[in-house]
Amino acid sequence: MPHRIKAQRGVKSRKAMRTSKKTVKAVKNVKPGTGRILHSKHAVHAVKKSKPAQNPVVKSEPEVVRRTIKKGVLQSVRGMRDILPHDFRYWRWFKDTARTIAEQYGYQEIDVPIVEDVSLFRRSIGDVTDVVQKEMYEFTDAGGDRIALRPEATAGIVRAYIEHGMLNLPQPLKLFTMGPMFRYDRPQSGRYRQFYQFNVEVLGSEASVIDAEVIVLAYTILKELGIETTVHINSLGSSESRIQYKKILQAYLKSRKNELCDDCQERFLKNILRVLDCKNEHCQQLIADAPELVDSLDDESRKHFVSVLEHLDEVDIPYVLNPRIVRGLDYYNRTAFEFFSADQENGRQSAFGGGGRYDSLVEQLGGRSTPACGFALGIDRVISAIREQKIEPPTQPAPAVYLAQIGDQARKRALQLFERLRKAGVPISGNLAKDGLRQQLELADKKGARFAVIVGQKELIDGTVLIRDMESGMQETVDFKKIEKELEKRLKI
RNA sequence: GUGGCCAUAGUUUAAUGGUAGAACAGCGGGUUGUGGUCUCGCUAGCGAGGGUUCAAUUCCCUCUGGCCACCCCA
Repeated sequence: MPHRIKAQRGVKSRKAMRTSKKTVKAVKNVKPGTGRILHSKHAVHAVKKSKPAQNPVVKSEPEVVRRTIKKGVLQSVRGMRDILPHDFRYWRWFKDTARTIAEQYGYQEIDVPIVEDVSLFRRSIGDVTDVVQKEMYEFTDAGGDRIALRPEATAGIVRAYIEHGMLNLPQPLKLFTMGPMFRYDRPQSGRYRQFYQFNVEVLGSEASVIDAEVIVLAYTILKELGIETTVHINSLGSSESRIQYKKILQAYLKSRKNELCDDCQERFLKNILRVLDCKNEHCQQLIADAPELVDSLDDESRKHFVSVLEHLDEVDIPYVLNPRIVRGLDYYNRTAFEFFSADQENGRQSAFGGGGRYDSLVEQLGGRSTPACGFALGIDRVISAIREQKIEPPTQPAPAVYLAQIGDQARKRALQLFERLRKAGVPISGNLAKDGLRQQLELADKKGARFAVIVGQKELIDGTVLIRDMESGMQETVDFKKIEKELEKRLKI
């Protein structure tokens, strides 16, 4: 209801708006010291005459800061970084591409809070995982609640699914989201404390084709960005068969426990499956003959897994059966997969992301039993691969017209003209803060403008502007009223 | 959390136990209102703290941050 809003903003009625243009245009201004509302011309006058106000003395409290200060300037918190305008083209490209393709596949965008109750993550990710035990940003808020910055997105989405009764929507529900995640880990290349993920979740279907579909989706997005990936895939089986396998593995390794590396001794107790992807050579030797997870799969899971692979074969997605893919979060079952760069599969932080099934998570968090499947892509890692491979994002065309002005009077007119041209759809840029024409033309050139519109004292008096062709240097005087038409004519060529 | 390497202008860098040059970028000029080349000028730096020394950007220690590997994961 835009009309109503307008009417409430100090304008008596729509009729008044039409009859009294000046009133509508007038910016509300308060004359210093009076509290009276003045309209434009009067206000300018009042401001000109008024005495400079005395600045209240602001005493700043000395801040207790341990962080390095360089000439009084703080640096960003460790593991956090700025994404500068110069780099934004990569981010925009990723986000646009991911969003477009996800929507084409019928996925809907959702945003969930960055903070959630700590217990949500404890119950979903798993109480004994490193992510929860060591890497979560936790704090108590002013109301005494234990809050955590989300270390991943799935838990929040599942919470929202349950909370809003989304099981009443047509199933499966196909969702995606992107945003920052937080983990307190030691920063390293490809690893930040605030990092960005693109997440996809499908809730309410057990079908193997869904597993394949999300893999295809991730693969397609990466491919569209120019990145070739290989999918490493495995099946963890049902929760029961997984527990069963853990016991088998435990029994197998028990006698050799002392030979394992220190980390694996730890893993043996905490998460024995992790021993499978230890990089230590000796551990690998020990594991080489160990019973495999695939052999412990229950019949249903095996059937499901085979079916997923068949679907992938059907669409020619390159995959590698990798029994070492076990995933770090507790909620996964059956299909688990990770995406690796096709050329350098052994790089340390080389996984772009991964995912799998989490058929019991919804129920575990208090919802009705709902099978689900999803994945996360690390946007930071995808972008660093794009840069490493020297892939250039599509460039946005530079504004074709640059607006230059000479003198104070012209500047006032230029501000108005800028808005007029913007509204008319003319791709325009300018820098009203600059004075010299020389500098402005220099900028126009740097920005790659095809035309410069020049307004000066002379043009102001004549009611004209100059249109300069930046390539040929030809200039033409055109009527102030016909600028849009003249520019449109020239830009269409 | 463990181990290793590193830290000079906004960026990339040079040299030095006696407080620092350069390139690019930025800003401003090269006659009053005309760019792309050229030319001149200006701005700007030893991450922080402590120690050794007559003197430290340079040597030592601590902190902070970055990078790399482990761990973990995205």
